[in-house]
Amino acid sequence: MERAPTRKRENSEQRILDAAISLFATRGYAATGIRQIADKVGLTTASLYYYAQTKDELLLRVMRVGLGELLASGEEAVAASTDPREQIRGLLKVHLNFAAGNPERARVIDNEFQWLDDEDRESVIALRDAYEQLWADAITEGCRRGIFLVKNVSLTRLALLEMCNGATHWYRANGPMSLEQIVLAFEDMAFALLRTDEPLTVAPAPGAGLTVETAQSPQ
Amino acid sequence: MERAPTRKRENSEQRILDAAISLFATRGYAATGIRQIADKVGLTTASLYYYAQTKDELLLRVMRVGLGELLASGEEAVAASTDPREQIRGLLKVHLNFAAGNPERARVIDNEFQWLDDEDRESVIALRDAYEQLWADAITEGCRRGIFLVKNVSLTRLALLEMCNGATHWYRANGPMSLEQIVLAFEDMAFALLRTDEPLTVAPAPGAGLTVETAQSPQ
DNA sequence: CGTAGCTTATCGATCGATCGATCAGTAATC
DNA sequence: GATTACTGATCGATCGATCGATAAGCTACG
Repeated sequence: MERAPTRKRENSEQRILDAAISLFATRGYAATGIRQIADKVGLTTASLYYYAQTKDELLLRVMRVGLGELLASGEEAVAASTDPREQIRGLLKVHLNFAAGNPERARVIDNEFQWLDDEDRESVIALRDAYEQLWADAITEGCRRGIFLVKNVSLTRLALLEMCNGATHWYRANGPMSLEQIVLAFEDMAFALLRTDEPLTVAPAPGAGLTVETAQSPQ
Repeated sequence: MERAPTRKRENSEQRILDAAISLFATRGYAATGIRQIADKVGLTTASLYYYAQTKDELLLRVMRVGLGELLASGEEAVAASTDPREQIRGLLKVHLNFAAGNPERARVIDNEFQWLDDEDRESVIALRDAYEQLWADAITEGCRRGIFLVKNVSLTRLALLEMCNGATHWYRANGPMSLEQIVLAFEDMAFALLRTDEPLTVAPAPGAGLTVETAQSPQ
């Protein structure tokens, strides 16, 4: 009766979190069973409870760590320059590296926070809001200086973030474009979105006045 | 022993589908139990199986009907004009009306097709691909005519679609902007994305060559 | 008109499988 | 011998699905 060798077989804690990320990303939190996680790591379900007290503690840890890294990188990026253009460039790079560097984790963070209990969800959403505020501030400051010209800061921020998040769905490391090329392409698209001072092509947009911080956050 | 009045009480079939849409959208297909659907409609689980043979048949019907409507509206929109600009305007309006008009259904269609079996998923994805091809064709034709100037058609199409899909997350019917205003704002953003013939603001984008149909489809 | 016989729409009860979680026990290491 | 890392067995709850039964409406016939 061989049992798995105990003690320092490997770092079970990280392997459990990685397995959880992969399964949560492909099947969703609710549809992922603790038995699947245990099987993937090579443990029993009982052993999982040595590392985490509940299933949703696994989800919480994934989100806290991931969003913490994203927020820290974002703050570092905006601190690197006072030029809103450079800040947006930095944020784009940070976001795309985050989304494409570990798409599964990014997808879990994007889609699964509804399963956290109220208290945990609030703290996670606070992290996300703080990160999104970095974008809003950069866009707003660019507008104030006349560098960017957007009709609606919130709508533009949402469009930019949603655009980048799409990368978590279609990006493949062995795809036809390198991550560097994708970042450059997104820079072009982002700055096209932010510079609306060119002559309008069509429709002078009569009713759409300039509103700031209008659209609600998801969930 | 009162039982619910039978026959023509109301259209149970549609009420079941509506309940399924709402629950699938907020909790996800996998996490939605047939008992929840039955409770919402005011029936028993047994009665559900009078209308659908399996749980995933409900999902399939929601997707087939929804994507069928979207594709039909899209084809109608592109047929209305030969001008790529007008086609894009029409597609934007169709897509945003679809996304904002019934956000729950749009979210189900966007996110839950992984739960269909292989055969059904293929047929549903074929519908979605046909719809996305309408966008790709309009963008490509606009580029051919020199009206649009984009570096990468696929990337631009993905960015535009992802941007619009974001509306399913933050749009509220009683929000600060009317749907018409949002459509106009998205037109501005979309045409800004498509017209890259203005002088580049920063970074001449050295490595990013012009590639067509590169990025893979999701899933 | 009346009613027999079929169809439609629903029920209560229940199936085996799987869910997240618990607990007492144990081998290996310190 | 204390601590760490893990197991096998098992709990009650819930899952999707199936069963036979049945009340209510419909149709055809006498």
